[in-house]
Amino acid sequence: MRKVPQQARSRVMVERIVAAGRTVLVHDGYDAFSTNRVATAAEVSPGSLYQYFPDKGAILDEVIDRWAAEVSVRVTDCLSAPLLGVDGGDPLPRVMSALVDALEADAPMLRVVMEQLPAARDRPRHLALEQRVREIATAYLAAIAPARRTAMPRHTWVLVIAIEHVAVRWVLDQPASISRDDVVGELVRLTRAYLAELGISAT
Amino acid sequence: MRKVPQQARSRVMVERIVAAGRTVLVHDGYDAFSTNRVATAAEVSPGSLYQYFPDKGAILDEVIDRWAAEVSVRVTDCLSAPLLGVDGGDPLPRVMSALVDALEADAPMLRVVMEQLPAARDRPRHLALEQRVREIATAYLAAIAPARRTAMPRHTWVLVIAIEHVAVRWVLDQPASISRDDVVGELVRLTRAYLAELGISAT
Amino acid sequence: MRKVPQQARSRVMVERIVAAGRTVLVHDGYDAFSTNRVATAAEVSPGSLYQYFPDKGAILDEVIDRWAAEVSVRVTDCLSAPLLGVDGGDPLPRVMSALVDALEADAPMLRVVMEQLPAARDRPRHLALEQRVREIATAYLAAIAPARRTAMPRHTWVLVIAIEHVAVRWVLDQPASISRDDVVGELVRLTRAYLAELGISAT
Amino acid sequence: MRKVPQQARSRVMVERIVAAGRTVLVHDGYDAFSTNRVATAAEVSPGSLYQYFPDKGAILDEVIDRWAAEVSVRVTDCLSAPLLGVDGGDPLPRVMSALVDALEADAPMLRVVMEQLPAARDRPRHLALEQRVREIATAYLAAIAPARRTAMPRHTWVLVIAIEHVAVRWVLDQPASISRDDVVGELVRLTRAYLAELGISAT
DNA sequence: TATGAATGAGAGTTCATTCAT
DNA sequence: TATGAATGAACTCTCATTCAT
Repeated sequence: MRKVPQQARSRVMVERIVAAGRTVLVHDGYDAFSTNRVATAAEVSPGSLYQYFPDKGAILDEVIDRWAAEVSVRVTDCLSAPLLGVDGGDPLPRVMSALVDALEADAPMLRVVMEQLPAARDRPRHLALEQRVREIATAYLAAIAPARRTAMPRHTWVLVIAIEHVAVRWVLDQPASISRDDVVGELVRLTRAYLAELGISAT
Repeated sequence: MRKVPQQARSRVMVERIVAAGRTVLVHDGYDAFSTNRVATAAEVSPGSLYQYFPDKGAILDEVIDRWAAEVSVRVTDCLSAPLLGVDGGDPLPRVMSALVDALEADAPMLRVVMEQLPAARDRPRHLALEQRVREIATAYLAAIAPARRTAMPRHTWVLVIAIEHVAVRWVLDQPASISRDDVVGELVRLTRAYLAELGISAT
Repeated sequence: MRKVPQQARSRVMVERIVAAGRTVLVHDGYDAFSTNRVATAAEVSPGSLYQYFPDKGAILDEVIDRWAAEVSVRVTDCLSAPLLGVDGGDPLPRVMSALVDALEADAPMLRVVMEQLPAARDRPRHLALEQRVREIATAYLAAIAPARRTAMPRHTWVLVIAIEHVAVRWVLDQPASISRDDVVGELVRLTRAYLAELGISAT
Repeated sequence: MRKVPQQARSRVMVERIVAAGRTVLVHDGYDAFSTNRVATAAEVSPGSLYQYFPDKGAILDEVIDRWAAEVSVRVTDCLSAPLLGVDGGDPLPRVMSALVDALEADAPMLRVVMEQLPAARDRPRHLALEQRVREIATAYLAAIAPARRTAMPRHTWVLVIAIEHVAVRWVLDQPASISRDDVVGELVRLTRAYLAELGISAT
């Protein structure tokens, strides 16, 4: 009984710290992500940070973990539903559009993570997300083209990386000559073309 | 650079500093790239750094500039020669193999730049290189498929990013299930498939 | 000051820093007034200085401000009381004696401020003190010689500067041929003579 | 015969350095008076400075020495001539006007010396000049008031300091309410009044 | 002699972390 | 538990001076 309020208070503190960390990260940038700044933003004393996190990196990790989890949910959702044939028609455009949506949903955070953080910080999460995406893709492809199972790991690895980076870079760079529809179309085209070369008809 | 080296020993100094900077960057990482560490590694006094560089960032820039120039030369070389039909046969596999070579030539440096540096630091150089590659690709495609000129910017943008990231990631991650030949094959396949979808026969 | 000290030990810290600053300034001189030296003298870490002061200059300012405030109080006190006729007799000798007292009270500090600090550092404080003295003098003179009010600003400006510098220089140089009584006598004489020329009888 | 050109060259170098030092001091201020800056301004290498001066302070000393010598000449000239009765009429106004002239002749340098240099740097020169002025004043007063010889040192000390500082401060502060004629008038008044109190009629 | 590259001690300052309260 | 004052190592950078050329 005594533990419940303590845990509740703890959760509140952790939430405040993480929320403040995200704010600092997005608004002030990675270089400004100092313990003092986060503590101030969280209206908490610097010492309190260390009640809940072993060091500065752990706060940053938590902030990014949560964002990555959000992105992960959005991305895998957007993949799973259409691929499972929930709706009729060609699922690929819907998948790609949803992917772009997923990345655009918190573009400022995406920008900080991709442009300011050393990529190594984000590596495990990044690889884990790619792995999950690959698994989904593999399952889908196995379903529509059971025969071509053998070389799948290699193909999904290539395809996932290609699609991912094109989508991310479009969100971040917003190239003037490429509209949202354009990039979705290109992602579809790239995927369909690659799969076709593999002897898989993606529709 | 602050001073244009006039004496022979000045050039020696600059070389020592830049070489030491590269060493520190590769062996100790971006976070350890401090002026004192670079000076120590160069067996030079901290003050000497500032004879030739206005600040720490300028040393780092020089180190990366040189590496980027090397990569740029290797990449554009590997693109230009084969595409110009210097040798017979299908140029695409040779191009992709050369691209992987270019990136592997100094993999440790590639790793530091891609994994430890905030991408923003490297952005101008990165975009410039992509731009050069796109120009070469555009020229080539315009030659073999004059009819499809209109949407080329969009297509080269997509293709260059996709190829680039797949190649870089393969060099850095060395996925167990994908051999060097595999990845070259996949790069060729991806390119050929995409171009085919555009109605361009790349052979 | 960066923080308003909230805890008792904060005030203790600030006092230690300021006291150490004063000690360093007086014993080691202005050139030796470095943050490290002050921190060492205060038996405090360098970082602690920056809890309470934005930079080195602010510590120095605080040290001098306090001394200037002390001097200011002593000087204006010594002027106000006698001039208001609290005691009988001629106030001028008492004023001048008190002025010399005020300056001698912390002669080593006076020496550092006058001889080692760039005067520009101290200018605002200096001018402010002179202004206060002039106001008191003006009030007094207006009382004893209401008719001569017009040119007073000019006359008090001259007189205050003359008296001030003669007194300061006597304290600092301690000329062998001029005793304390001598200089007090001369200050009185100079004042009385000047006022007499203006048609004001100062007794 | 070999020494002459060397000495000539040396003189040229010294002149360049000192001139550059003065320029730097006046235009960039005391804080910017660094050996590198002076060397650059003199179009001479930093190392060459040390052929002619033992250290930075010696250059500064030379710069100030020369200015002090100029001031000294102007001041003692302006005192000697009129006091010796070269012209008729009251010499005091002419003396004081000439004194203000002497100080205004290079006001920017006066400002740097008085406001930016630690007074201790200038002390010996300052005291020497005052001494010379006192000697002239003493001689003059001895001439016109032979009887009052005894206490003269004390009186000239007071008077010289008072006059000097009022004049200097007027030149530097240019108080709005006091014109040049005003300050000359006040200097005359102060002197005449003080001497009168001593029983000396200064006309 | 004159150069200017090289030096290196030391400057002011920051900030992740600790710990007494 | 929560605080926030205190820490101190490490940072970037300067500049009077030296010395090889």
